[in-house]
Amino acid sequence: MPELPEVETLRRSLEPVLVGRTFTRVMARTPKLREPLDGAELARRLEGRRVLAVRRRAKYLLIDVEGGTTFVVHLGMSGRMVLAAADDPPELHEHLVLGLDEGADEDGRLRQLRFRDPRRFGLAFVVDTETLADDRHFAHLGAEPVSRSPAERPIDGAWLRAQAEGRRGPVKTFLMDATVLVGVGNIYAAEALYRAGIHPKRSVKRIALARWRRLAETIVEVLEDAIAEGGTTLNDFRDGAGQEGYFQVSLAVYGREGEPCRRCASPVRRIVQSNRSTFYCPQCQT
DNA sequence: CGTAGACCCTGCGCGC
DNA sequence: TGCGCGCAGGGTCTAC
Repeated sequence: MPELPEVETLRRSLEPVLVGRTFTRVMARTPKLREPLDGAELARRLEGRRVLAVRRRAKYLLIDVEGGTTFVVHLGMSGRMVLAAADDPPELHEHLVLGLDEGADEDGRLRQLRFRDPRRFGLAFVVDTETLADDRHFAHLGAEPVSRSPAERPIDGAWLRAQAEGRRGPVKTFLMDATVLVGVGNIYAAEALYRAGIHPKRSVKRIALARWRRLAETIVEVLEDAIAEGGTTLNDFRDGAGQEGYFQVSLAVYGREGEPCRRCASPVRRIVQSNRSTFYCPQCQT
C-alpha cells in the first residue's frame, strides 16, 4: 500500500489534528507485528505526552512527543492509521489504539488514533528523538527524493550516476534499494522508469548521464504528482481522515498489464524482478 | 562483497 | 456456490 506519497499524505492529514494534543491511554492489542509490539513501553513513553511534530523519514511516520520521544509507525503493505471516535466500532486487525485529549477537530469527537494492519508487516515503536537517525531502522537509509525542508537538496542525475558507480543489476532494483534512495516502492519505480523511457531491466552500468538526469527528474515528478493527488488507493489506502487517494487514475503502467500504453498503444507488459511485478511499455522504454 | 530469492501474514478476486 | 490459487503497495535475512 504505502510508498512515500501515501505516507506523506497520511502525515499531512494527521499533522494539523495531532500537534498540540496529548496522548491519553495507549492500548496494544496484538503483540506480534513485524517486530513484537511493546505495549508497556509505548504506554510509558506516550501517555500524558503532548505531540510536538508529525514528520516523515522514508516510509516511516514520526510523531515527536514531549520528553524526547518519537513514536514511529511503518505501515508495511496493509497498514492504516486513522482518527476515530471512541464509540466507533473496532475493526479487525486493529493492533494499537491511542487515546487523545480533546482537540481541534470540528466536533471534538475524534479522540482516538488507531493503527490497523491485517498483514502485520508494519511496525510501531518508540525511540529517542535525538538519536533517531542512529536507530537500526534508520541508520542505513539513503537520500530523500522529495525535500522535506528547504535545506534538503533534491536528488539529481549526477548523484544517481555516482550512486550506481561500481554496481550492477537492473535499474528498477536499484531504484528500490533504500540504502540509495528511500520512498520509491514498486508502483513509483515502474512509473518513474516509464516517464523516463528506461527499460526496467536495463543494467545500471548502461545508462548515460542524460538518462540519469531525466530519471532523477521523473522520480521527483511522479512522487510530487502522487502527493498532490493524495496518494494511490489501489485497495485500502486511506489518509488519517479516511480519505482515498486519486493517483491510481494517473498510473501509466502499474497494474495495467495488457492494456494499451497511453503514448503508443502497445500492450503494457508485466515481468517479475526480485519477486515483484514490474510493469512497462516495451515500445516506449528501452 | 553485492545481488537475488525466500519469507513474514491476511485478504481478495479470479477461474474452475 | 465454493474452493484453491495467485497475487498484493515492504523490508529483512540468507544463500549464492
